[in-house]
Amino acid sequence: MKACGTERLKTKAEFRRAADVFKALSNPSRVMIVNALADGEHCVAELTALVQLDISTVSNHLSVLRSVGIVTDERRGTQVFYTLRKPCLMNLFCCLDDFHSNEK
Amino acid sequence: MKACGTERLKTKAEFRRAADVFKALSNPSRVMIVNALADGEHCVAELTALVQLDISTVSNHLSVLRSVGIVTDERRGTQVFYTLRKPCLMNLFCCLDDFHSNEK
DNA sequence: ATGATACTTTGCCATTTTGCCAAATATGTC
DNA sequence: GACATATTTGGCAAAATGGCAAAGTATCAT
Repeated sequence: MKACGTERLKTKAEFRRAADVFKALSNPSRVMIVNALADGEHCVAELTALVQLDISTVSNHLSVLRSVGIVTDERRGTQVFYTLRKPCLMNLFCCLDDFHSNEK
Repeated sequence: MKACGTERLKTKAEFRRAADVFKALSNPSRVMIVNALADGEHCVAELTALVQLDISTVSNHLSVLRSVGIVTDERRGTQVFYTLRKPCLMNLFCCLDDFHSNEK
């Protein structure tokens, strides 16, 4: 377990990889999904109801999140349940709260 | 001081705002810049040397970061120094480290 | 094996965004 | 005024985006 803030990125690949993770989070629907998963797993149908888009669209959003390791999926019967892989992601959201009070 | 992970986003505007912050971080050069600023302030020329792009390009990257509140600038003489506004951003980077060990 | 349910993948699309530079424009110093 | 530093603007080709519909896949029940 590393102490936070002590490690820095170094290689070009690391910068790109970090950027990719952020890019996966750069869409409101995907943020909404991640936010929902913070409370526990949800199946695709539930998430579809949440974001109010076509299920194929939601599935695509989920695959974006999965491709960078933000979520995992687990099939149970005909349903597929998605889970947040990293609790730390929520600290990150918490951190964002502070950004609201920005003028300038 | 709120406990992390207890607050959730709610409104459409909040989701969009969070997404915008992530989008600002979705570029390798900008991640590189933020990473550098974690060690302390730097002027534009220094950051330009770091990322090896035209100074106008770097200035644009900085304005993206500034527009979402990630950095602040302070003019001193002819130079402009940039600073990370939120230390919590580095925890966020730390969190990303764990993502490296992803297969699937 | 037929059908139903739940999800994924693919193809397609118009539109938007990106990332970069060069040139022009501040802004401050000497 | 000349110089140094940084920002803004305009332009551009290329890439990414976000959405849906249709077709495909997997699992279960009858």
